Amino acid sequence: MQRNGSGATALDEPNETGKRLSSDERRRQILIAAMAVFGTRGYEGATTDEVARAAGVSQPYVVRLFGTKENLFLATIDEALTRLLAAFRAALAADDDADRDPGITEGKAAGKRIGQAYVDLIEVRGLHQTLAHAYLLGSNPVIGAAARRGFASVWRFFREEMGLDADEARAFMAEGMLISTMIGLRIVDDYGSDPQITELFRSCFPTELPHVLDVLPRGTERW
Amino acid sequence: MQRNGSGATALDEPNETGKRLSSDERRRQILIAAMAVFGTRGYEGATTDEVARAAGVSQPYVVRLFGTKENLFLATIDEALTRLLAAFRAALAADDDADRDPGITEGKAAGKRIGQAYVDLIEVRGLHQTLAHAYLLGSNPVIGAAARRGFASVWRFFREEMGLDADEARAFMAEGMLISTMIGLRIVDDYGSDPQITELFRSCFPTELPHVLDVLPRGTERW
DNA sequence: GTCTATACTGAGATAGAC
DNA sequence: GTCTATCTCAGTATAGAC
Repeated sequence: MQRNGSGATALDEPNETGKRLSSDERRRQILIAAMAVFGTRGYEGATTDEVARAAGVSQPYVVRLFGTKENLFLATIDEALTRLLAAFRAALAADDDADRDPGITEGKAAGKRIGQAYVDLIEVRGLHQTLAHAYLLGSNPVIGAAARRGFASVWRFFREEMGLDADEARAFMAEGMLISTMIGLRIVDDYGSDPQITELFRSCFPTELPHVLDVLPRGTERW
Repeated sequence: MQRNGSGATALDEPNETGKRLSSDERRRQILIAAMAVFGTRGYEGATTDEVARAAGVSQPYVVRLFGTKENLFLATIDEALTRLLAAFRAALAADDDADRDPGITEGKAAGKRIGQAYVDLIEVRGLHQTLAHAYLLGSNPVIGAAARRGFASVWRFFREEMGLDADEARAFMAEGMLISTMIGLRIVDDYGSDPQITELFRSCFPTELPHVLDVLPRGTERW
């Protein structure tokens, strides 16, 4: 996963120069901002104004570009899923068996790479939490339907592209849901304060712990 | 888990008779209603008015009893966690080894009972989803702190009361998060429509599938 | 213990200029 | 492509009666 990918520019450098961009470029920036805001506050809790300010544009312009807040959220889910599956596919394809532990099958190694890719997506602020929020809105007629389609597409990746059986796929999804929960919970805030929490935390992020500790949003940070 | 427990009266029989109750009784009714509403819409999406109507009282009275919406949500999380841990403890204690498969250890059997208790809590409408929503609000200073405490208390149950090691506990929590996600997603709505989804669904609810299919909220139902 | 009436605010959406 | 000004409504909270 690219650690300094171009994805995060919108939040790092808000548009304070009043530069005119192509509307596609703007859309992309706004979607980055939207992932962060929706991820933190949820669909209803987030405001289009917060998204707009995070992206460095005016609130009415966000509405203008996406029509409604609901539409913006749908586009945001889509963006998150597209990135998620792209990261998974890249990790699946990256069969760098040169430096592979000889005792490990390629299947196992791919599993590790994909798990790592999932965790690395923490760096796209709000991606995991936005999806988690969407998954909880199943009773919303339009968002719920989109969320179910998205969830199913991840399942299909594990079953068809990665070739896992149903039980393995379920275990993967379960670990993923737990990781998303721990990110949304910001349990990192209590890391070190209580041996139990520390243990819980470490048990969920077995790989690359220092890196994870470094990039996880925490505390009163907005995202 | 009791299938017709006293817990669900508030929603089944709203207070249309104008009866005066003890404020404790009312609080309990309102909390039941609140789990359902918060579970469906989330903290921000839910309105105190919706909760009030579900409980059969007026909106200002809900605010009167709980002070603020935030307070109501905190009380609702607490109610949900109390019920969750009570159900777990009951399942752990119910060592009915009379009809136990002789090839299964008591540890395994307890695990099955507790897993089943978790799934059975679907019948307390919104319980799982309310907790899941709370877990996603980690960046909220007051709700986030409460959510982390609650999550940690479940972890402690698995580790200390149930005696699992960290890896087993993590696996349990992960399965739980997946189940909560599937409930919130209302993936049951697509059950039968697509073999992939059906498989995903069955793989997550291996036990008592017909019962689960029966009690899961679905579609445009409010909760 | 519980209601009705209402004040107040926040936020999505629209109009229209540049 | 983007902004400012503004309309409008929904929703929390308060006041005060019964």
